[in-house]
Amino acid sequence: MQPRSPARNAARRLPRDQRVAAILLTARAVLRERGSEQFLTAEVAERCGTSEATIYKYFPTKRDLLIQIAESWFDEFLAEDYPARASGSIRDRLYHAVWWSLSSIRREPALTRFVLMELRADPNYRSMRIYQQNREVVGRVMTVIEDGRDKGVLRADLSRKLVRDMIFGAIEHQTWAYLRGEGDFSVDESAEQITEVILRGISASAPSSGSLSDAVAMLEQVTASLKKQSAGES
Amino acid sequence: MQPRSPARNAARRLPRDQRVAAILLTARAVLRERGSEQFLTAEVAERCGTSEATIYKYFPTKRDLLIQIAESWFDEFLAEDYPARASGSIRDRLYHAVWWSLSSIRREPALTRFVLMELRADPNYRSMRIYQQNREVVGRVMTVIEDGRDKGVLRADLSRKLVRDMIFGAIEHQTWAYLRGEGDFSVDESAEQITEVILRGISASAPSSGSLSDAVAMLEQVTASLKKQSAGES
Amino acid sequence: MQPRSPARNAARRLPRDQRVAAILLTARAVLRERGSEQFLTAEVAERCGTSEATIYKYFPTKRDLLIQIAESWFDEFLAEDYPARASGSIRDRLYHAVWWSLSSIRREPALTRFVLMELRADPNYRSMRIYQQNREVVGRVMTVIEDGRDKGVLRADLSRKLVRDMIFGAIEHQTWAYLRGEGDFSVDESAEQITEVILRGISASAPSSGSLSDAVAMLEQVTASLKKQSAGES
Amino acid sequence: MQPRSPARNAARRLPRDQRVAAILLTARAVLRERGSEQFLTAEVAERCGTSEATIYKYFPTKRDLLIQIAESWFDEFLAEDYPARASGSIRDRLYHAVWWSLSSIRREPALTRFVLMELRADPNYRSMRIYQQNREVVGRVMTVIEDGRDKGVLRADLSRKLVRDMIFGAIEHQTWAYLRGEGDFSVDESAEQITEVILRGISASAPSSGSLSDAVAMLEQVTASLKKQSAGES
DNA sequence: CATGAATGAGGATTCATTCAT
DNA sequence: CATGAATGAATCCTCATTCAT
Repeated sequence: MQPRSPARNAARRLPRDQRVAAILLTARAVLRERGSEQFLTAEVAERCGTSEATIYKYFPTKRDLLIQIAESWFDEFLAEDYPARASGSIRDRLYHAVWWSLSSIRREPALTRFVLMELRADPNYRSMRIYQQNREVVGRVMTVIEDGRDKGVLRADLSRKLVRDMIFGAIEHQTWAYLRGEGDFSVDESAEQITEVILRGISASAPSSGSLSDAVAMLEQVTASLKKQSAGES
Repeated sequence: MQPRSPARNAARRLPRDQRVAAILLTARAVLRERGSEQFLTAEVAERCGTSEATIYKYFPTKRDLLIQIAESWFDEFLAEDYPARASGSIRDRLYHAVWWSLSSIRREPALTRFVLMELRADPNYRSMRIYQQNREVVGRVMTVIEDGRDKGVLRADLSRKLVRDMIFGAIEHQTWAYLRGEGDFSVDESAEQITEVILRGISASAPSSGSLSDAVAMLEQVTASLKKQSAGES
Repeated sequence: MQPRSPARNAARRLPRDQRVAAILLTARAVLRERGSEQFLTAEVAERCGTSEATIYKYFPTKRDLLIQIAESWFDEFLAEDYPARASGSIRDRLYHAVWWSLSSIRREPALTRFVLMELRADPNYRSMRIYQQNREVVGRVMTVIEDGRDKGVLRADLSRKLVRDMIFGAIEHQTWAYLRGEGDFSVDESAEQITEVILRGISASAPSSGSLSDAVAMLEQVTASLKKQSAGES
Repeated sequence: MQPRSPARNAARRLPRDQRVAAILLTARAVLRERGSEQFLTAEVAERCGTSEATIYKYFPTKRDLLIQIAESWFDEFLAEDYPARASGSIRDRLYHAVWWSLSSIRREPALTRFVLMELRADPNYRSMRIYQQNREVVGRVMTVIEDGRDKGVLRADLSRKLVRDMIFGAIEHQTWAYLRGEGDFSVDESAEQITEVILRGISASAPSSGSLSDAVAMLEQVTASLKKQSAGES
């Protein structure tokens, strides 16, 4: 009997795309705040100002919604400018790629965790779009490593997988800690240090000038003199 | 009226400790196989040959049970002989500590995952026994790092936290992949490579010939000659 | 702004009758394939290329739509030529009527099932058009029976209802089995056998004591006397 | 705080078997009154004085419950004394078997309908216990037919399947009509008439020689002569 | 005439937890 | 000590139907 205010109606009736976007946005927030396990369609509906039925009109399944949240987010930050430098020192390029991964992930730690810890376990993960998206992210870092190997600047005697696990293990470990509220961290600094450890390790022997080659050069000198010395003695 | 066989009774009526142990053991298997999300008290009861009510007699809450599972497991492997070498090269000691963490975790990836990804997020985590237990594990590795720093063998310009995150990030990343069934990995090799990267990084050693072994070979010669020399001088 | 192709428009905007017909046709297919329980208005709309709202424009209720599907189908096959033979032997006419029912029903077993098992249970069934239509179908068979009775060729000591139930019970039973995919059946043969059993039963021979044989005996006597009589007269 | 009356408690806590029986009984009533489609677990729970959860404790699925209702009912009446007479005339034995089927089915038309129209359509029907139970029922009738054939008392030129379909088609048709409230019927009479039609058909004559056409031919002759005669008399 | 958008009212199933015996 | 019985409170998902445009 009582006609609803047009304003209310205007808010209620949205074109498909906007509604989908609105749901996705709200759902992303819910996923961020609750995690996938406590993610309730009812809460999304309420916070979104719609009914659960409407959500199910656009997303066949709760899981599908979750996946699309992740995908849309990956879409977003994969679409951001990523000035993939093909030139510059390996160190610069690696730092840059690590920095970018770290900062992307840090922006949505909960979503990332969902993708990396739950979706990745899905039997169908490999056939999801998110799989390709994730490959893209990892690829940006690994391309640098690959290049370095090709140029002989990086060692090729360590398994790529291990190197990858160390870099992303570190990135994720940092992020989860942040997610757990164990304190913030500086993306710059973290990327810097990860790069450093990956490239140079933490041994103190690294000589002032920089690379290992210096040390080797010294060693060669020492060895040579010792040889001479011992030759003269005999 | 019909007396049950004593054997049956014996199995049914257990002293508190044995019952608790039995439940814990079964529950651990369930947690391992199902993960904490699919962990059902009903399944534990059934596989354990008791009733859910009995479980609730000893464990006030499903969560408490889960926590105790984790704690009892940590107890177990923390109790194992860990020949914490205070001597030996930093490399050896670090390798040893990493190897030990990796192999412990790999033995029960699902339990570890539960501890590291779920319990760690609990607001009360810091006041749980498992927190101390986990610190102990991490400590075994970090002690080596600390020592190295003290002796000036390791760089002190990188944040301890970062180093810790890289080591355990790598360890966990490896383990999760294994847990997801993405293929097994060699604990030895993995520990070796993690140690290597952490200590030396992945920059090419730049010795003309190439591999690090060359440098090592040279070093050995030098060392040997020097020993002879000093022996001769005395 | 962008004008749609006229063809598209033509397809979209249909005169009432055509739209109704289109919906009815599609809906019939859906009813056939899914059964009334799995009959979804959404599927009809989609397969029909319209919206559910349009369907509700023409059919106040899902049930109304279902009813009209049934009615339109009955209309169709009741409109087919049915050469109701008023002459010929009762056997021929009965066979013919049974054959016709059987083949009509077999053409749309799912629709028939809906009518006979679900609509028939509706409290308002008797006031539906489909009720009259169904009576027509049954009537075509029962007319033959009635005729046979009138002519004294068929026994009148068995309840009409029972005879009707046997004939249509057999027809429907055959059809449901077919609908369940329990194998096809020959309409010809089935009609033949139903006719046979209805008319003659399955006894191998008319027993002496039985009533029929008495009648036959009498008939033979009568015939004989008449023959004599007529022979004597000529 | 307020202790519940023991009476209430006594009613609430039942041994497993009794609870299962109670649920089954209530559920049977609900199935009878509502049909399987409107069968709500909630209604069963309420009328049974328990919760839905309790029902699901004993019956894994709504469908399982439905199936068990049917099975337990079949069990019941298959357990009743069925004096399967191996002697006596075929007519007596057939009448007896038909009568028994008819009266069993008539006692629970809704349940029967569920079994015969819905379960029978289930892909797994053949592997259900109810399938065997139903075979038993049908078998009791078909055994008589088979016997009659063996003894040469019944024709063997008609397909068994057809005969079966006619008998049970008739039985079911009668029963559905009754279920729809189209009026009661006398089991005795119905069984009598079904037996009669099946055995002897509805033709008014069955001449010793064989086919009905002979009798018809004679009748036509008689009729013709009489017509002539009456014409000649006028 | 046509429909995109929206939803109310379910409805089956799950599971940790309680408690009388 | 042990447990059989019971359930409250969710939670995902469905679908016929309405209505503003």
